[in-house]
Amino acid sequence: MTPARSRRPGAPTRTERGIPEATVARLPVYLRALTALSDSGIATASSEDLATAAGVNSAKLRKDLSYLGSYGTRGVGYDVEYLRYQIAREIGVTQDWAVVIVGIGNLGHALANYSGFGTRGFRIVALLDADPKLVGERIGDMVVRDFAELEAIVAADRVSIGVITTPAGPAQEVCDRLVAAGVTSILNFAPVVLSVPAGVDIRKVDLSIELQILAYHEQRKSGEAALTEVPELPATMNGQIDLPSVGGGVGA
Amino acid sequence: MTPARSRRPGAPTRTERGIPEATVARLPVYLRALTALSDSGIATASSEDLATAAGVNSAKLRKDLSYLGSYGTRGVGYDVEYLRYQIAREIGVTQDWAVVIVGIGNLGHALANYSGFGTRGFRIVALLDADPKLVGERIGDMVVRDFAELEAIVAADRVSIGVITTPAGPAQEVCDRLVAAGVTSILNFAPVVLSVPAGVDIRKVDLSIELQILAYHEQRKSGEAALTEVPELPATMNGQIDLPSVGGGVGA
DNA sequence: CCGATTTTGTTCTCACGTTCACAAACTCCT
DNA sequence: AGGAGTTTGTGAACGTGAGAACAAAATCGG
Repeated sequence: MTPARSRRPGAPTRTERGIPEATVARLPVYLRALTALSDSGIATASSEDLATAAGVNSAKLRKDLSYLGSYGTRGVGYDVEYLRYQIAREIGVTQDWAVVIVGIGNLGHALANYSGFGTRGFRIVALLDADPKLVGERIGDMVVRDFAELEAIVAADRVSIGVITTPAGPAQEVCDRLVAAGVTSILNFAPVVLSVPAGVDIRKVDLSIELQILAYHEQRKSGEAALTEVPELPATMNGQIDLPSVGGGVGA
Repeated sequence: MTPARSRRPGAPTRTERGIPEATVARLPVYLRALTALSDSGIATASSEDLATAAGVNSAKLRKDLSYLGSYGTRGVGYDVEYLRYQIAREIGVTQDWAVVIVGIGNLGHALANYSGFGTRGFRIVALLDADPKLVGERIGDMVVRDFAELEAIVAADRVSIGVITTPAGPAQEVCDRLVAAGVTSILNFAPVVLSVPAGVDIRKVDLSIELQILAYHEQRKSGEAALTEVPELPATMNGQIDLPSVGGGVGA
């Protein structure tokens, strides 16, 4: 995900005590599963139990956990509370991370109201928007503040994570301001590819991309019989393409 | 050595005309990049141009496109409109997919208002909620309807995609109802692992997991100097693990 | 028509991720 | 105590994905 980080040809892919990226992405899932088990009063769970709760295969889960260390007891399983704490510590949610949300439209609103903000570990310290009509509005127990205050807020509250919920247009500029202010992790909901300097992590959440991926598979399901398509248009058509009015060619 | 120049019929790793999943996930990004170029009045683009716009490496982009066919002209590049249409057709967004959104809380509201709903290709046909207080509410040009109407709506509008924006609790039940009604693709925003029968596709969007992944990397950045942590607790403590007061209640 | 130039499409190689399968380690029962 | 039964942790095999490099195909200038 982070394109930068110039990697030497011979350098180890897995950094010093580094956990594979695929595993990192699953740790939060395990954490949630453990919390659920804990809430159900279950004190011990086998890798099979945990894997089922997390929706993965048990061998994968064991291998993932083995990167953290050797918690767990052979012949018995994992102590739920103990493992939960270890994973939480490894992820870093035993401490609180300050978060700002920029762009208080529909989605920003929704995230601001998202009580609990996932699990603990994150604290929204400011809601920012450049629109004067929004500034001052109360959302839950917070007030929307002017985007111009960004730098002061980031410095004062040691903000390291920024969430971008603006439209596509201003997203890159917002991103640049966040980075300049000292934010080093960004969660981007705007439908654009943001570019950031090395050392800044970006993750992207994109509704329309998810839907399109579903559409692709959906199309293959329904279109399994009718594979007559692929009209094999002349690949070289002098540049002039006359695009059959999107939706014409394929009969449903 | 020319061992496998021709494809053996015995080892078709990739299904007939199947596109690798990683490539499928990038096609929507390319589609968006092409649309942006098109809107800028650019008629032709090289793989390098496109790759930059999409935020990937050009070799990867060319390989991805090669799975679709041989659009593009050597020495010239790709015709933007033509390629855009081909990708749109491959993804399946040249036709419209009917979508229902279940759970009209903060997030459901936001998605319902998300004008344009990504790119074209998707049509929200209903907003559903089980809460009588919400049923009847107008959102944009739509009205929230009772979840009980699900089956009728799915049948009437040939709905194949369902979006779940309920809390975690009712999500699995909503999911089961969707599947039973005939929905075969689900986009899940609820923080649970849903289980579905084979043939149904699920994609998950999870804010708190994304934040936790960022937190992990953030922790590694700041903790690079202070690596004094990791107390290296005795991994083997006679099976009796006495967990440093994280949550206590083991009995119950 | 021919050679220089550009850019695609594809092959090759390496790294990463997943799954299997099994030895090691622990509990329980006799 | 010892053997049977469980379950973890991990080595090895396999499959997928990424990137470098290059041959093939097109344009352009003379």
